[in-house]
Amino acid sequence: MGRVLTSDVAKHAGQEVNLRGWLHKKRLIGGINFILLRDRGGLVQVVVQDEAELEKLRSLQVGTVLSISGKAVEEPRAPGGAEVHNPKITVDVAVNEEPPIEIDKPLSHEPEHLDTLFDNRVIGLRNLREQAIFKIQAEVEEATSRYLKSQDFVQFNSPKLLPGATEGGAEVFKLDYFGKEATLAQSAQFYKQILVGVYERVFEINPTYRAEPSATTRHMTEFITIDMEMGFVTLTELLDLLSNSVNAVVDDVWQKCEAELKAWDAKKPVLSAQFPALTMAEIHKKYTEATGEDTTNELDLIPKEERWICQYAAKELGSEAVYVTEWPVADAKFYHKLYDDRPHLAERFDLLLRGVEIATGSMREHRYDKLVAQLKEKIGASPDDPGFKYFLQAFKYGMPPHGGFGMGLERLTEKIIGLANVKEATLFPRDINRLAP
RNA sequence: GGGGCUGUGGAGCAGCGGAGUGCUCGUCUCCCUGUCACGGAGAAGGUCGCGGGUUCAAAUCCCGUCAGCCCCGCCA
Repeated sequence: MGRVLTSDVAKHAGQEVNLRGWLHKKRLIGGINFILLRDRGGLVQVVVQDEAELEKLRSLQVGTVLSISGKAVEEPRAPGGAEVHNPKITVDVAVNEEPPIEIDKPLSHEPEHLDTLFDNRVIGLRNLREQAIFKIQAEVEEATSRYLKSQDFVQFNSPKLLPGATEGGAEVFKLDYFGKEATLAQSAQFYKQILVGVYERVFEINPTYRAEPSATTRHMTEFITIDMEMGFVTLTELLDLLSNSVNAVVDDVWQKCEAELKAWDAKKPVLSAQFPALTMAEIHKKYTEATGEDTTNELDLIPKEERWICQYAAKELGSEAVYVTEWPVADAKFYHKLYDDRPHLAERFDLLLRGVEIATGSMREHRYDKLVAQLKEKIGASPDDPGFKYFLQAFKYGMPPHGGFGMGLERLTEKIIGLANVKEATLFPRDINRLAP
């Protein structure tokens, strides 16, 4: 007789079933005792009345691996409406050590408890509510892939070990590479653009590394980026595609992860079909008028402004997601395309969701001569530098107008669920202070 | 990197100059036949982050140091 999952016990009511899993909780009442068994399907209650069977579990801790055979029974008094009676218990792997944290009840996500949460991540992830986060994240990733593929995008994987110089801006990790210096990729930027010259529409979902000494609720040194790039498009078309992607992902997740979202009391984001777009200047003006705090000289949005404009968009524009467009050239990267008629502004945008920047994108300068000029002017780099040489080759031999974005998978998951810190939506977070587990 | 706050048994907290570091959860033993954060009785478990100083007396006040959290800068 094969193995039955805890989630299928109800379907086998009246039959003998074999279960395998972990001891999740013991509730010893006396003559009747309840133990919860956990497997990949979830939890099921096993009723133990035979003292000899119960004795096998004496002093064994949560986490003990068990095989249990017994009779599946429909029982309205049981959690989930079914349970297992008259179990024969086999202890496969005995656990005698008391676990460092209790996993049968919700783990605290209070900021001051996150260190404990991550120190004990290996065990804490066995908590059903913690697992739910990463089931949702897996579905976000899956839904993103599915949507982009439906729009003719080709998935790729770019190298994360790169030669010294890169796009500039953020700090990079340096490492020894057989006596030479290498860096960890701070984005797939150059590779995805290069691949527009091959496939027109491409994306990857892979790790990204930033050596920023940031200590915030939004930053990590390693995170997963959904990087996409598409050719023969305008900024408007790019924004539409991103709106469509996020809508598709949210709809999909709400359809497939109902139980997991409920565990976090997640509220489905209110999103318009195409997200509203406000220019940087408009937002500064509105914020300054509304709060009296003058931000009109800022290049970027300050975090308070990001939160404020999201509330404004939710209330006035019917969308919890909002684009910020028309960025000052002073804050632009060398590969960003400037507006031809207004060269003080870049065709760049951020996507804000529920107060946090979840994606950044732009149209790219696709004309070789202009791109080389911007490279020299913006970061003083040589087109012959090994970090830029191959990137520029693509342009030398023909690149169409194109643009793309990078979206943080963990930030997207965080905001979909309604968590407060990006690390809560990261399996094993890496930040300035944490490199393990 | 700058500013603020916090470190007390395995987890979460209280005590904030004076008697024996107290509580909740967990762990162990015993009782309990429908629990579901079960309940009841008992027990074990702490150099109060670390170092120095002030004081008759320091978990408590001061200085340093280490660790963590939040905000800012930067970004996904």
